[in-house]
Amino acid sequence: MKEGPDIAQIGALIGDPARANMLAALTGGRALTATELAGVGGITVQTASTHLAKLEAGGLLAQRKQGRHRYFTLADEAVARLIESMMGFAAGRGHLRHQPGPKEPALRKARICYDHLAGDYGVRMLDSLIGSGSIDAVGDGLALTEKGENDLKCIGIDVGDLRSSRRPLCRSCLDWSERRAHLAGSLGKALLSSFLDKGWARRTAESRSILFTPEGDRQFLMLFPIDA
Amino acid sequence: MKEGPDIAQIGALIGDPARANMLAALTGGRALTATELAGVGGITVQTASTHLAKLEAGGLLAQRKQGRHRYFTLADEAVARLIESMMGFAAGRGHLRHQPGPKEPALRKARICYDHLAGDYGVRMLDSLIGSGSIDAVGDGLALTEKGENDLKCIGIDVGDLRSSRRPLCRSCLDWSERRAHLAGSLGKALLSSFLDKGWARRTAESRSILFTPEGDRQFLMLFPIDA
DNA sequence: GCGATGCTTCGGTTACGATCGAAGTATGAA
DNA sequence: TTCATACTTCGATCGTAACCGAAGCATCGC
Repeated sequence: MKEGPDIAQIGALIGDPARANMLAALTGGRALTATELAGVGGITVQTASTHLAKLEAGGLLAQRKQGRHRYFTLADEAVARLIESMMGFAAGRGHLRHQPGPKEPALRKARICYDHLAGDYGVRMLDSLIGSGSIDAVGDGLALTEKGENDLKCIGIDVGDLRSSRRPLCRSCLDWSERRAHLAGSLGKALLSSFLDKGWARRTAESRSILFTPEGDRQFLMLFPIDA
Repeated sequence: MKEGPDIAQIGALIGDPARANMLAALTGGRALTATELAGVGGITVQTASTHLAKLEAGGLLAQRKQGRHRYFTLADEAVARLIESMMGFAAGRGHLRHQPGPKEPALRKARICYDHLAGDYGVRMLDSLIGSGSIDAVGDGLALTEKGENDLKCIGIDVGDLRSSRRPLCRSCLDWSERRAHLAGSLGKALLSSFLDKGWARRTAESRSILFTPEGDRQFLMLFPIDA
């Protein structure tokens, strides 16, 4: 009774805790070396090496050699979406590994999800964009309006450039901490990039969390208000 | 570096071939007994029993006792979506278990996906609904139009009833065989139900495929034309 | 050239989980 | 009551894969 694609293979790949941790870390979008990934997996480099080879053979990871380093990333956005959707699912089931460490609050406030903003701030941004009529939410999909295109131009984002890529402009991505949608797609990426470029926020070295400066925080909240 | 929900646990649950086969079979929407599931998993009932217990403990399955039988179903639609999305992902990676058995063509033509129509016919139906202006595709989301609501009433589907449920009306679901979207959500369910009620098609006993009668086939193709 | 660093491969150990036979429990049928 | 069916639990076996120490490559800096 074997029908359809082989789900067990990728399930097994994700099913190992060390590998799952590595994949989750790579959802941060940043390319990591084998040694760094061994750290997040809590294992030695030898073991990590075999895990990484398996993940690559399974099509989940891509690597690029640079000098004596090997940088690993998720193979493409589809992998990131799969991981995030599994996180969303797991969070809904209460399969949490409650580890209320100090980083948790920062993660919930703002973090990177592959290449766009997630967490409370990510959800707030999308809500605000929808509230102001910049984005239409139809069904479970998102579409940029003309007004939205103009507004974005004012803050230095040229949507025309983004459209030329094959990647969808707007995509909703389920946030595992907030359990609501935030904005992904090339527009989501562009927005986060602009915040970083402007110096409103910066990425942290070891975590997926994004730290806003006091000034950046102010600007962000002003730019994306929520009607109470 | 443990952050976020525990993805490894559900990955491991899906990662066993026997369990994956059972889950895939249950994506057919039909409740199956432990013995039947042992069959699809290719294992004895004892082994199946422990697998099923694990899946239930993990929140993926629900069971209901009926006499001396135990009927298992997926816990809810979220599980079905997770499985289907993993299938779509796996299909995209070429992780196919090529088993070109006789049932394959029937499965590709029309099959059930949790509770709605998938396969070539499922994709065709959505394409046709979009083409005729009954459904708006915005971004990656779907929305029923007024015209669509009227058209559906003509074939005996009252959208008002469907709206009352908390479940989304339209949802797009990636089809692993066609690699394109088909219609899920309560509307997708209602449409398939109506085909079955009308006697246009029937479900098969052992497989997920849906068999159209010659007359049903004619009616279906007429109702959902494709502009070439 | 040399040593240091980053990573992979090899070999051997270990532990976990998938598996099934056999026995035990529950429900239904006769 | 007795037997049959559907399923679970127990116990034991077995295979696989995760793991790490040690050794082997490759690349960099000097």
